[in-house]
Amino acid sequence: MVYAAVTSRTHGDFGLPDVKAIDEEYRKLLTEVEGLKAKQNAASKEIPKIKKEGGDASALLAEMKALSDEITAKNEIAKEQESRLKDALLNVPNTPQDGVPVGEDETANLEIRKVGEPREFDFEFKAHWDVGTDLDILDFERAAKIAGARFAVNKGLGARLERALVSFMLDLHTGEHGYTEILPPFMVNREAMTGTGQLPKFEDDMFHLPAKDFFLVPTAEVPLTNLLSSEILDETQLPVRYTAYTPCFRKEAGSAGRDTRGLIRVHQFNKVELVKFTLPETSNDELESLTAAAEEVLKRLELPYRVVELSTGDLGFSSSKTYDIEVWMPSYGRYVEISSCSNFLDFQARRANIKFRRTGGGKPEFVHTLNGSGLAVGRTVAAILENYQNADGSVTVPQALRGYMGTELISNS
RNA sequence: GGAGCAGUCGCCUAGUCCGGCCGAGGGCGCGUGAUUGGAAAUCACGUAAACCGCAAGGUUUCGGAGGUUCGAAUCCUCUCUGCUCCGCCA
Repeated sequence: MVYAAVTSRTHGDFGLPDVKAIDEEYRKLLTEVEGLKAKQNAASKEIPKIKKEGGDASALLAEMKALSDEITAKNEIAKEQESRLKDALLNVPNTPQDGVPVGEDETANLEIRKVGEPREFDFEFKAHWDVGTDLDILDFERAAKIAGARFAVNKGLGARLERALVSFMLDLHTGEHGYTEILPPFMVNREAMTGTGQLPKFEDDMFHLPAKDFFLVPTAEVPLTNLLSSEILDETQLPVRYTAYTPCFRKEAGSAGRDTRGLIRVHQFNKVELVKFTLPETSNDELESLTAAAEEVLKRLELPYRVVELSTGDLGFSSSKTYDIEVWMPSYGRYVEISSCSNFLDFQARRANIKFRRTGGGKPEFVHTLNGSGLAVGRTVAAILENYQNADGSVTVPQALRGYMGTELISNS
């Protein structure tokens, strides 16, 4: 059943039967090699004894030389098998939880709730790229000059709006939702990328820096989650909540022709991320509160949005359950993703080796990890420019941001 | 970027020159017990993780990866990280 659910996803055939065969073969080899090593270890204890008693160990030494060669040969085969197993395993996606809507793609997603009403305009509204360009707070042409397509330059109150949103979001999550603010590196190594599931499958989606074999972070999820890799936490520490602002860098390789204008799909955008490490038994509740924390940003900005649960076909590679928060975007005439909140169960914890020990003691167990955007800042700017635009081309600053912006209105005058 | 030094069991550290008695000693911390009216102090014992196995047990790990050897914490090579000095630099 589970297998059927997994294979119904768009990730297609990842060869689970193969994995099983490789695994069995590997275990067989491992047992064999370990038996030989046990023999070798025993003999290694005999040799010094014989020598000490003045005996002749040469016969045993010769025997051990042969054994050593055999071990080397068999071990090599076992290692090859192990790396084949690991490669195969790294390409197996997470399993959707029971209750996740089953379907081929986003058309099977389930609307969970809708908050606020899309605004009715009594004038001809503009798309955010026009609002921003006309106010001289966004500049896509000059961005293209210095970088290329799919980049934006923010200017004046446009730059300040981006900064205001970052501060507003971080203040909300640290002050009211109990998250600890982190400012991580914006480049990470291969290991970190593998820990959260971006590698090995999605290397082509990311910017790579060959000089040091680093990757520009596609999301703060990567540095934040891997912050605790290979650690064993105390149960009392859980849940750990981290939030961070980072720019995010994405190649958008497969999206040629889509969302070509504006701030919706760019190579570099700012995002405030929420990450949680939780007990296995509470992770789904924690997903609800994490999603609520992200929604709170939109509520305070008074932007209309809805929450949808992704179907099995739309679910990301590493996730077991995901809520997307979508904000109303007048120029698109529909809701557009502004946050994605996922429960990864122990999928990332296994890859990144993040464990906890229960207070009573016992063996370390894997934590559950979750994350969500809280929120994508560029898209929030787009939503504000569109939803808060006035007939004269100015933009009213949302109440919640006025302290950060130092003004109530963005206008040309 | 150049030169030098260093990375050991939660933390600090012994061991590395002279390979086997070291999966590894000591201290701190922590746990259990003794002592105590209770505590402190003291004493005793215990105190890493992963994998294979029903179990008994076995295997692996002394930053990481290779190599030499019957055998590597210890010798060799590469690499990563930290510190000091020099160069450069916000």
